[in-house]
Amino acid sequence: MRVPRKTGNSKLVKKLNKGEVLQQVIQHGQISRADISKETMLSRPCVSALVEEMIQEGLLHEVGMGDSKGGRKPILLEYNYQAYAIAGVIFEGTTLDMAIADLKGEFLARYRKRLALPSNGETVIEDLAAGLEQLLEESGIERERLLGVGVGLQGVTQRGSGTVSFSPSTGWMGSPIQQTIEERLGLPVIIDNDVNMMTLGEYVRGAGVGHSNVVYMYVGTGIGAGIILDGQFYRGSREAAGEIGFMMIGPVNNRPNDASGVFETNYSTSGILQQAKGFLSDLQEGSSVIEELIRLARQNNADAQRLLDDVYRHWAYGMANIVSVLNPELLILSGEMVHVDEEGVKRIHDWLNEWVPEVPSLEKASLGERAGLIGAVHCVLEAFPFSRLLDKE
Amino acid sequence: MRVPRKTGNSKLVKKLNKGEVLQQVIQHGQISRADISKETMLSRPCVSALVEEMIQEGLLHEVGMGDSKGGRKPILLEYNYQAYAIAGVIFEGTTLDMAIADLKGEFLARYRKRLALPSNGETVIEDLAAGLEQLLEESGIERERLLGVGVGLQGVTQRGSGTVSFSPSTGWMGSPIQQTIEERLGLPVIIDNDVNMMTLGEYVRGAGVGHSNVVYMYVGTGIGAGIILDGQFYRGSREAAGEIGFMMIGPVNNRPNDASGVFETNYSTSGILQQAKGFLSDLQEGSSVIEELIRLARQNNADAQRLLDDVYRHWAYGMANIVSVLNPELLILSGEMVHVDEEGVKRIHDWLNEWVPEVPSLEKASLGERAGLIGAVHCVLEAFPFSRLLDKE
DNA sequence: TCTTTGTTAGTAAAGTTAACTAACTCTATG
DNA sequence: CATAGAGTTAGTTAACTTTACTAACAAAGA
Repeated sequence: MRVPRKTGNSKLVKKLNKGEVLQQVIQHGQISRADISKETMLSRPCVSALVEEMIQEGLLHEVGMGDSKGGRKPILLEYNYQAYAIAGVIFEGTTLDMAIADLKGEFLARYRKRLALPSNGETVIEDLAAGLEQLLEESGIERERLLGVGVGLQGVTQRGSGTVSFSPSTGWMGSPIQQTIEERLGLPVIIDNDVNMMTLGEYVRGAGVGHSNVVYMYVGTGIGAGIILDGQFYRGSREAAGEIGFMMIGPVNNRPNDASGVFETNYSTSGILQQAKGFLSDLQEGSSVIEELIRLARQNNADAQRLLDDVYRHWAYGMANIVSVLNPELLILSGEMVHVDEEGVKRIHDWLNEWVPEVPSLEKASLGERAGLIGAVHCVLEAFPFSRLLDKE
Repeated sequence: MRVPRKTGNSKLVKKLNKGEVLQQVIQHGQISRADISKETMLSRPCVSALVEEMIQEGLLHEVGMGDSKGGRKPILLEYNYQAYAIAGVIFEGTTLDMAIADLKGEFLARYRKRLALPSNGETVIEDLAAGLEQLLEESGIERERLLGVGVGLQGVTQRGSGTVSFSPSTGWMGSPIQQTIEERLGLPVIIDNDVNMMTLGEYVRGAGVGHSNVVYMYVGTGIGAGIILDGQFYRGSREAAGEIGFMMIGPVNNRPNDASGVFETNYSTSGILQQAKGFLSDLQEGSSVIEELIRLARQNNADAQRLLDDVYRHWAYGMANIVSVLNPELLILSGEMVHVDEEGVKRIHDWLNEWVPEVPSLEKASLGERAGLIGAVHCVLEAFPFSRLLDKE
């Protein structure tokens, strides 16, 4: 059996069953002991005992009576989402974005700060710690009830070892940052790439809800993807899965250096801008290339129309490749792609229908800038499966 | 907990522990009770009891004494691989290839038959049943000790429902073939696509041993792949994962119909033959296009050299795409690709190094035509995890 | 009166620890 | 050189603990 066991004693069973009971309560929102017994195949006395313990531990609440089904009314139980809390952190370019959330993932307080640049690793961590204090105060949560902190950042993270190999904006290049933050905060920390965090956020709360094979495709100044297969995040053998910017799409010999992939070089926003140089005047800060191209195309600018079509077509190539390999049921479009208009999405979808069998649904990311934070919170929830709560006592 | 439970009683634990003990024995080949206790964290008396039961059930054997480590000599235990048996079946074009194996996956007898064409579903099943009888007789295994039959066939299989949606050679188009065979044989049956079976075979016994993120890439008259991620077979949301023949590689508009993918149309053996028409006389039955091209290229035939380079390059495109998405640690080359010479493999590898980070090892399939059968046997072994054996009694 | 919910009490299953027997190695000593 | 006995390791027996089960019952309602 794959279940991790510490002592090999039979308490294991109890914990498993307790976890199962807890899961039932969470799943159903409100449920009675009798119904838990039916769902779990555990006897009613056993369920009663487990529930009793969890009420003592503060994990469950009795919330009132349900409707009778021809006999005594059931006592409804509810999960105490306030029993513990979690913090999420996202470094997005030069801003630090944080939130504290309950076990449901609901935000209880939020905090943002513009980082002073150039930042070095130390000041950034102090900013983070200060933000956390602020959040704790604002939400009225005691520090002991914090389970952990999820941190998302741009760059290449090695989740296993908790190190960052490339992350200019935070000044954390190459350091074992997870451990450093853990020591500063005195809390468990999970770090991950920001695209992964957004993927997770959309998966649990956004466009991906209800699916289990999802690819989150991001086009910005780079191109990347987050991949969830059979309900599990897939990271690859060396955390490099989803580096779809390296697919062989478009001219092969344009690349400025080995760190930029072919697809990325040609069809990320920077690649598109390069191609649009002839007819597109400089964009102002914060505006979108695609929106601009769409605007021009609607004014019958032939260059813009041609380029837009080319971009859509090659993005569709990328999707076709992904679909061929992974056969996901859903492709979430994010970054620059959320600006594609309805007609554009339809065009892409039609191409896919022509090229590949089993075309997935295409949906735009639905959580906007909150996706990353939500993901950061949920990655902690995932890392502390409910069974872990049962250890705390 | 995800573990399926039938009765919710505490016998579950025992079965889990029994399974763990069994797994230790299998893993170590020979091991003593004391060492099992250390590995599993179960107490020695508990291990003794479980082992005793399994010896009674015929699953384990005492095989002698081990070396003393300063005290009493340990009694070594061994798994009884002969306790049960498994059959594997592959329909390969017009031949039926079968084997019966022990729980180690070692073949005990083998059977081949050329099928009469045109075959219809019924005669094929009778051929299969006859083959099984023969195998049982030849190996001296009693029917009751057969755990199940793994069947691999060309075509699109829906493993969940046990149906085949496309399989001209067997005449089983669209039928719930798994159930039909189960009823005819009176044994559990697992069906799967032949490429999947070969993938599994190479994974457990061939080039893939010791890796857990493996892509098995097959180029023949079609192009396909089998995918193993984090040690699990990945099939996609509708069993269409690994349909890499649909990647967007090469000219898009050559396709004869929607059932052929772009990559496949251009760079499967048929696609290559198409391109070689000008200078390659017809091949005789059973010879390889690539071998032929390599032969001609070595004779300084410029056309052959150009085409071969083009083929290698575009195969490498395919690999680069796969690697970008999945970051496997190993890519197994099979089908026509096993004929690529050392220099060709090196050229492909160099390209990959240029194009993508984290290039996986490239290895040719090592089991030849036995891969599929080995996979068919192992897929039954996987489907009947050892814990299941403990139910049999 | 019949159902459904929840609890109490006694029992059974499967693990644990502690203590014991068995069998072997190593070393010191006559 | 052989050999007693001290120390180790393997496996078993016995008593105890944990945890879930069944059966019976009380509470509350249709």
